[in-house]
Amino acid sequence: MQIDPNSPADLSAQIAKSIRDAIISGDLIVDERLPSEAELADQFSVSRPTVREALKRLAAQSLIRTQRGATGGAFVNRLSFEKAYAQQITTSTLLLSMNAVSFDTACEARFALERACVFLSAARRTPDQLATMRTETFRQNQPGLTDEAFCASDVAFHRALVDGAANPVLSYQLAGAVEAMLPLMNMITYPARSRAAIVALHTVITDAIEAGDGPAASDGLSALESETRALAQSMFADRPAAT
Amino acid sequence: MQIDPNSPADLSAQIAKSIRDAIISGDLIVDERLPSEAELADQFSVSRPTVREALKRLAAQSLIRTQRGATGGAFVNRLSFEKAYAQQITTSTLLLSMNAVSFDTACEARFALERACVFLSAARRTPDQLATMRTETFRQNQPGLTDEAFCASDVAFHRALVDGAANPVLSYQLAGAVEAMLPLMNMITYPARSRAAIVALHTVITDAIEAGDGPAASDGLSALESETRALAQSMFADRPAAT
DNA sequence: AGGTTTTTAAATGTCAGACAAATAAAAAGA
DNA sequence: TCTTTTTATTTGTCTGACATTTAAAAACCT
Repeated sequence: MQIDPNSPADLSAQIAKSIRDAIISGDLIVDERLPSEAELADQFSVSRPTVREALKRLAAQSLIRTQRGATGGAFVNRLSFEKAYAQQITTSTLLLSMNAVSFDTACEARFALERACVFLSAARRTPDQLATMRTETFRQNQPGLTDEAFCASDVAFHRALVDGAANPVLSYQLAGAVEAMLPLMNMITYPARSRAAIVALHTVITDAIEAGDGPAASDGLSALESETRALAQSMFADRPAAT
Repeated sequence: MQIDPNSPADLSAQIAKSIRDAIISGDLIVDERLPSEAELADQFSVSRPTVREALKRLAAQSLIRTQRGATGGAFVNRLSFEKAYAQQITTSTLLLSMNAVSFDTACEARFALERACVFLSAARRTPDQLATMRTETFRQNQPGLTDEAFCASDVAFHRALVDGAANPVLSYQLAGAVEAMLPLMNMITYPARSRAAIVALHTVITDAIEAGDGPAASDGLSALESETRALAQSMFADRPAAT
C-alpha cells in the first residue's frame, strides 16, 4: 500500500479513498476486518492519528464500523437500506436548503417520482399499507391539528403510498424526494380550506390504490401537485424567495 | 457547547453530530467559518485530535471544507449538485452491490423513475440534449464496440434523456438510479441482436422526445425495460444469483 | 510617501508516545 | 469440567511538539 505524500490532498483523504475504492471494487467484502490502525499506519507509512482520521471519514459514510477489544477493529459495513435512507434524506435536505431550489422545482420532482411509483403501488400494496393511508388521511381531517403535525402525517401518507410499490430501491430513492421537502412544506400554513382539499385528494388516491386503478391514482397525484403548488404560490407571493 | 462523555457513542461522533445539526438547522450558514480546532477542543472539553476526527467526518460528507494558513479554518460548504451526484451514486452503487438487490428490482425502479422524467423531457429538452441522444444511439450501432463502451454510451443516452426534464432535483435523484446500475449492466454481454433491439428502441424514444410525444416515449421505455430484463434473465438463468 | 520585501502570527497537517477502556482468548484454579 | 483470573490486543483519548501554509503586519528601501 502506497500513497503520494506530495499530493495536494490530505494524507487521511488519500488513505480513505484508497480503502473506499477497495470496498467498492470488492477487494474488501462485507464484514471483512481491516488491518489494525497500527498496521495500516505501517502500510501507508503514516502515523496512527492520520489513519484514524481516514477511518472516521469512512465511518461517516457508514462504510465501516469499529469495535473495541481484543478481536476488535474496523469492519466493512453492510450499507443497509435504513442507513442509506438516512444519508439520502440528509443529503437531499441540505441540497435543497443550500441551493435555493425553488419550491416549484422540488415539488415537480417529487410528484413526478411519486407518479412513477403509484402504478406499482396500485398493483401490490398490502392491506396494511392501505390502512396506514386511510389512518393518516383521517388524522389529517382532525380539527386542531398543528401545521407541523399535518405535514408529518402527510409524509407518512406518501411514505405508505411509495412503500406500496414493494420495491426497496424505489422507496430509497423516494425517501429523499419526499422527506427532504418537509422543511419546505413546514414553511407553509395550511388553512382549513386547503386541508380539506388535500384530504379529499388523499381519499381519491387511496380509493384508486385500493381499486388497483393506477391511472386514477396518478391523476389524483397530479391534482394534489397543482393544489400544493397553488398553495405555495399564494404563500410566497409577497416574499421574493425562500431562505 | 456540551456533550455527554458517558454516551456509548464516540466523542468525535457526538461532536460531528452537534456541528452537523447546527448546519442543518441553519445556525451555521454557508461559508461561515467554524471556530478553530483549538477553540472547538476547548468548547467541547476534548483534545484537538478528537475534534479533528469529528471534522474529518463532516468533510467526508462534504459538509465542510478546510483551508490552511492564517485566515484558514473549517468553513461550512455549499453542497453543490455535482458533489451530491457523486455521493448519491456511491451510496446507490454500494447499496445495490451489498444487499444483493436483484437485477429485476433495480431495473424496475430505474425505468419507473425514468418514465417519470420522460413527459417533462418531451416538453422541455433542448436541441443539444436531443443531439446527444442521437449521437449516442449512433455510437451504439457501431460494430466492434466493446460491451463496456456500449454500456457507457447507454448511460450517456439516458442521462441526456433525464437532463432534458430540466429539473436539477430530478437529475440528481436519477443519477443514482441510472449510474448505480452500471456495474450490473456491465455484467451482461450484449449479443448483436440485443444491441439492435436496444438501438431501435432508443431511436423510437428519441423520435418521440423530438415530437414532444410523452406517452410514446414512455411506451418506448417500457419496451426497453422488457428487453433489458429479458436479456438479463437469459443471462442469469444458469447462475443462482449475482455476487 | 509608496511600493517591495521580510517577518510574524495563526491555523491546519502530521507525528510520537503514552495511558485508559473494552474485550476475548488463554491460563490458572477450584 | 467449570469458573475465575490473567493477559494480550485493539480502539479511544490525551499531551505535546513540529512542519507547512497563508495572509497580514512590520520593516525596509527607493
